[in-house]
Amino acid sequence: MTGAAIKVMLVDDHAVVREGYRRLLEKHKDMHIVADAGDGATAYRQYKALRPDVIVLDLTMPGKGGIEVIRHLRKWDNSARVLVFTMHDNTAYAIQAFQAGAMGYITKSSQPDMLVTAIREVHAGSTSMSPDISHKLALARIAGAHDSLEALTAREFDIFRMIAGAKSTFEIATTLNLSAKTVANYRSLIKAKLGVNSDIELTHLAIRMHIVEAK
Amino acid sequence: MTGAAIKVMLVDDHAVVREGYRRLLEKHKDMHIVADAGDGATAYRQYKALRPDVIVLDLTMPGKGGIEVIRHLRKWDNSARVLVFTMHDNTAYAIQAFQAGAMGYITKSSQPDMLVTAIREVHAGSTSMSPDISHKLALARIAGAHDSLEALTAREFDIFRMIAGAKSTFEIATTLNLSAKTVANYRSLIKAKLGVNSDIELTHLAIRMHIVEAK
DNA sequence: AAAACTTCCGGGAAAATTTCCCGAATGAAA
DNA sequence: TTTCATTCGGGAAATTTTCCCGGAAGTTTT
Repeated sequence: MTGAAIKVMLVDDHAVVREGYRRLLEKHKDMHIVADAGDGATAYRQYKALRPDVIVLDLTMPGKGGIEVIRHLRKWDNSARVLVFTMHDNTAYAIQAFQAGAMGYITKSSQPDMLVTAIREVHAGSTSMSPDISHKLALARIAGAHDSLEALTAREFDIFRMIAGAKSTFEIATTLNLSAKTVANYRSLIKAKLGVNSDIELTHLAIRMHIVEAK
Repeated sequence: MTGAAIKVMLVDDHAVVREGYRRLLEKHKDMHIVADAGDGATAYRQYKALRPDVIVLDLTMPGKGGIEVIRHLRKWDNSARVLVFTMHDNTAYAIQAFQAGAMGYITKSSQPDMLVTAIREVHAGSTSMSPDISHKLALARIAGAHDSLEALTAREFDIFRMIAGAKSTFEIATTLNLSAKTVANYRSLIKAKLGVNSDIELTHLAIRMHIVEAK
């Protein structure tokens, strides 16, 4: 084993959760938490300044979606190694995350050791995935589901989530720094790609796929 | 301060998260984690055997809901002190939790210290609540949100169900032998009465209330 | 290096829908 | 009988949706 510890950055919008992981990971002397962040903007700054080896990232974030954060980070530095660590155990998120450039996808339901292992794997350059996710992905591929979802770009997927989360066109435009017109155009495009013909059908679809929850 | 530490039990379906909280709480010498559980059945057994002073409980659990777990525990022992600690920051969950017998409701977005404080408060016998939740609850009370469903007439309720079931205005008009204009008017009226401002919010509401199911 | 794609962003403008106004018909309640 | 809630729909303005377009920027292909 080499001398240098793996530099890890934690990104999760819950401070309590970050604190928990920090304490969990600190037990292992081959990794060192050099930064944490509760939102995408802070994550960008920290990454730029500290260049961690691995970014452990939760997908549910205030403001922009986690997928967008991955894409943004990877556009910046395509050698950035992002490990998604989230509660969402559905394939839709996993597909989007990998397409955005993630190197790993571990659910929070996993054993604690699995996170540690995954961090080492991602740092070493290999991809890592929870068994439950890889299993579901295999099944989904056989069943041919999610084809329509794969047709969505990262941007479209994020906006899709916000729409299904009952955000208004104007709210989405504001949080993404876009024109309301652009968001309105995306709305129509997304509905067309998903093959639904109303906001309500779109909402049902999103809830059924566990992309949002009814609330 | 008395000599005996507060005996805490953690119930959360994510092992990683439990581990994190354990490490976070172990810093405070006035509390001691005597048990943890990942599901309701285990929680019952542990509670019976160890009689912790405070149960820290996440609401999202495999099997069936955390609310049911609270009810079950309190039926067993109505002096059980349950502190809900969850990511859900909406009032519906909070109301349900308190009605089921919870003594506290803290969101995971809170500062880590708030969890520690809340455990002490609940142990002392007082109730505890996140500021964001109490604020929202106050607003909901002012708005009288819960009476809104009862304010719908039978006709309105029927149309409400069809809307949430993704029927188009024209379809509803046809099946009810009404003018499309009338249905359109009802649409606006129903949304106003329910206090939502989009079809999507309406759909979420209907699904949450089990008036329709996501399909 | 040039050409061909893809993605992202938004303007224009017609089409469709939403919203708020109104009043009439019906039936039940006071 | 008078009042009130409910059902039904027209008028018309405001808003949103939809489909069209093209430019910018980055990628891939040739």
